[in-house]
Amino acid sequence: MAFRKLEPDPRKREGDVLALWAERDVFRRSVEERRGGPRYVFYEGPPTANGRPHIGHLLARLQKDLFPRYKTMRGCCVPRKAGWDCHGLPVELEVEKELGISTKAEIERYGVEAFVERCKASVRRYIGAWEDMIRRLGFWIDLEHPYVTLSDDYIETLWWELKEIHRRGLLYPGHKILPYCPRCGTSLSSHEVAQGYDRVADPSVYLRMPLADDPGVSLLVWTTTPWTLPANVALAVHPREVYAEVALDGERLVLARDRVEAVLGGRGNVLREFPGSDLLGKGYLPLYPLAQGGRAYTVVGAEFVSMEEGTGIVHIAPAFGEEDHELGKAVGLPLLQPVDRSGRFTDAFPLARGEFVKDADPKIIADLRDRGRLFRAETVEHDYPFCWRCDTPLLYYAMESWFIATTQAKEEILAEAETIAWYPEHVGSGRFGDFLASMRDWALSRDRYWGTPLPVWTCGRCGALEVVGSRGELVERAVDPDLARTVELHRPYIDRVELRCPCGGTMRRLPYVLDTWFDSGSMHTAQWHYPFENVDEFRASYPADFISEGLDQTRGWFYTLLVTGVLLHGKAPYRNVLVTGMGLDAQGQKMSKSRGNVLDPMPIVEEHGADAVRWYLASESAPWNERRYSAEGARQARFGFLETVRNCHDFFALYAGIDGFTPETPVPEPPARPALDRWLLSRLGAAVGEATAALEGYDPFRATRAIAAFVDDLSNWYIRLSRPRFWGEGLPEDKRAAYGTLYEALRTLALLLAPFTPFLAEALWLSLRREGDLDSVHLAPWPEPFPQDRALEEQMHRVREVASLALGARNLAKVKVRQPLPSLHVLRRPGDEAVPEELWDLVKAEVNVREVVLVDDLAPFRSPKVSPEFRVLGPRHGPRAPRIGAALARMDPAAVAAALARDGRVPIPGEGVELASDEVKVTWEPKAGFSLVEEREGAVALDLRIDDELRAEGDLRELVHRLQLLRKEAGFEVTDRIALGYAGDLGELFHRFGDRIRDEVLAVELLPGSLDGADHGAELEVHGRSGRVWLKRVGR
RNA sequence: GGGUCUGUAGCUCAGGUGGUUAGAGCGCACGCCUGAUAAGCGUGAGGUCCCUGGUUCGACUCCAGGCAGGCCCA
Repeated sequence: MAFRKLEPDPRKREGDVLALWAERDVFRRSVEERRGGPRYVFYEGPPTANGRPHIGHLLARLQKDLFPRYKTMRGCCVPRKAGWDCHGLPVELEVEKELGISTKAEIERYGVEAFVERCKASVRRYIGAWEDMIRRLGFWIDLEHPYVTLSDDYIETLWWELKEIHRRGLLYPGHKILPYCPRCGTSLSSHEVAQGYDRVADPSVYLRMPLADDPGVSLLVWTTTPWTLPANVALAVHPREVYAEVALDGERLVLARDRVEAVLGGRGNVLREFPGSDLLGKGYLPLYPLAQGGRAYTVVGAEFVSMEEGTGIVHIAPAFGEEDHELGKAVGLPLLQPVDRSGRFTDAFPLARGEFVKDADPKIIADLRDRGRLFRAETVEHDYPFCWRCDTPLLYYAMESWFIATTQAKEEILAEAETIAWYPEHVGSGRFGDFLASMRDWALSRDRYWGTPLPVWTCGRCGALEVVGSRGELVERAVDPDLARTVELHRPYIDRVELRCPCGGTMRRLPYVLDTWFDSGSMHTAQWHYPFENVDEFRASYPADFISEGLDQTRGWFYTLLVTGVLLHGKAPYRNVLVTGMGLDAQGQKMSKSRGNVLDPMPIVEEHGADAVRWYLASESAPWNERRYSAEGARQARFGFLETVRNCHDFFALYAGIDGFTPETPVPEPPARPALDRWLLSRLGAAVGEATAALEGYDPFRATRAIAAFVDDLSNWYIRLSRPRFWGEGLPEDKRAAYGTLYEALRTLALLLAPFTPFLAEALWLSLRREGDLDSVHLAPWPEPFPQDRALEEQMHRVREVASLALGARNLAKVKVRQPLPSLHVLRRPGDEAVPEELWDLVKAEVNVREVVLVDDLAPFRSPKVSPEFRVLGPRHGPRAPRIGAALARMDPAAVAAALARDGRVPIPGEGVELASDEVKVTWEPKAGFSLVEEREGAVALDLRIDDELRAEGDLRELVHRLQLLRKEAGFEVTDRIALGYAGDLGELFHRFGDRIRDEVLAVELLPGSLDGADHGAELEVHGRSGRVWLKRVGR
């Protein structure tokens, strides 16, 4: 097994790994080979198959891959069943767009059967796109055996669930005010409405409602939905609040006392005040007298009337508001419905017949103005719900719908919700908790075509209801059992199945389909076709240990999963939820298909590789933070991190290949290795420990930080300083220690990276694995944490800082590192004595000095300069300041500085004053021949005095450097042996340092004069000596 | 209007039980190094830590109020 350099092109490298995974069946084995281990249950939140994946989907998808991979390496068995959410309005909408139609009438005309078939085709197409993305990014999930919500088996389980819920008395038909999309022609559930609020400008109008028995007095009413005014049948006041009659510009207006200031802005005179109850029962002149009799057009009392907005007098339209509807039922108001199912006014309201209600607002306002009923009209900005899929403004409508009585199980659901661990925690306690607290019954039915059919049949004769819980029951009760046995459980096919009623009548199915969130929310059970099949599988996989989706699923899947889980199985269906932040575009706008600002990840993956995208997503920020996406992030992950890892490996592979090092080569035990090696192992131990702890706490970002810090240490310190250890011949003990350390570091790094960048990790593993190791890193066990040597890490930290200061000192003095210098003086710090000589030796090599000396005083290397601080001196000493300054300048600066340091002041001879430290500015300058750096991190003085010997050494290094460059220019391998010819003044250096030059540049011959058949040659100039050299490859 | 999260360098983001001079990466400038080489290192410039008020010896951090953005609710 030879180490070999990794494929540098990420696309090719990852392609090879994908092929290898397929060939060796690695994913399946990673599950099957863990069958004996503890089960770690993961649930896939099914993507809706109505659009292509975008980069915002990747963040949650990454978590859903990363944690199962990690847990697998920890020894758990983690089956991962893929799933696809196939039903619902989103899919219908896609097909409508394809067909260029937009109403239910058009669908009926096109034919429901053909329409449904197109829905299936659309779903298949998008599933294909998702599968491609999932495979390419190395997201391991069983795509061969997914749960598919459109399958008859899946539907059958949903029917069983509904029957169970019905048996508990929690499924019921109701007539309620529901948010309704006039374009889609169906009501929506509260979690669907929650998806679609948007800020809009709506009219805000105040209207006069003259009293029937005293038309000189008008009740003042406020609304933001003028289109609901034709359906007005009453006004509501709060019986216990105080109302006021106000005279204004010759008219008399009634409104709540607390609203007078806000509405009239201080104009008008309050004539009298009275309780709201005084108004009850009074009649008023309707705006549009469409209703007759009863208590129409009178004032009623209601507790919900608010003193926070409006006028304290509320317009009541029972057809269009939930509270209005309840109130109407309670006090017996007529229900006016002048709007049809498509959101257009009917003949009942001729003024705007056939117009979409929201479009009719201006016409209604104009009409009321003409008739003197309009008091004021303005515009307000507020949030209004829109259909989450087609962006049509929702209307609140009195509708028939089927409900699940979730509120009946509220206590149980809340109690179970307490058992769930949320990451980050606040989502569970705040957002999710709030939503549960305001729970409403689940409006389950939809008036649509493509979905799970509601399994409820009714008898045309006696009106009996039957909830069917399985295909078996269907066959048993069907008029045509053969049809029932084979029929597809979708509309329109299922609608052809009629049942026999005990009364002798025929039962037909109610034409509803289910809220698609019921489909996905039931996957815990329906993915197994439980209870008809796979009973053991179901039991072993409920509840899930881990789910992860975007924050927007709080009211979506997280909610419906919980509700169905608790109702059916009495237990929360998941234990840990990792919530990912929403994806924003580079401008900070939410990425969404409708805004057209989605970023397609695939071109980025093609350019930089899946690992780069994965590492970018994982290492940028905590997963729950929202984030702005850009291709630049993936580029940085690639060149800033992945390429460094590859480089480290390739460095190792290059030299291990040259020396014939293998994993079986004996290496010294770690305690017997140099401090540099022991330091790296300690740092490795830290990385393993931190990454493990972070992943156990569902914080992958922290894990990436620990790993990235380790890679930085590995590349920029360990390998950089260790390079000379690899250059000599053979395999002496120190070299074997270096190989052993570097090998262990890279091998462990491959394991740590496996969940994050599975392709690069695999490529590393394949190069590095030992005889007998598993044939994939993803089958290998996660590294065990091991102890650190914290003292050594601190000492290394100290010497790295010293080296950095010393390089800074070189920089200041403009002396190249190649030029050796005699000494580096380091201002001693506590603990420096304990730093082993070995570490100071690293500093010597890094800084290229002959010795490192600890000193207690910088005095030998610097001298003070003192100058008067006139800004302080002036105000204190007035006209004497210049003379004091001059006197100070004549004094010995060292003495002044010493006095100030000792006493905090210094007497000025002849002036009779003492100057305080703030009156004298002391600056330090290095003495001649030294370069000085003082920072918070420490202080060093670099001795710059170069003697002839050092100078010559510098020249040698310069020459060697040039020769190495020439070797490279000539295209030689690092192991090639060469012959060297030289001419000119340079010859002196060759004569003086012949042996060392031979060793450094692998020259077997050094010959004065030109070289026959040379591969390369050049003019060189080193420190005033010029000449020419020739290089020729003679062997390897 | 309410809840919640976020606001720190040009960009993407860390951070701190309240304590000298607030960090990283990228980008920029200058320099270095190069037997890992389409790499690597150092130095520098760049910050009212969103604003206001409070608590405190001391606030970027805690508290209150506000502003801006995201998500959610009404």
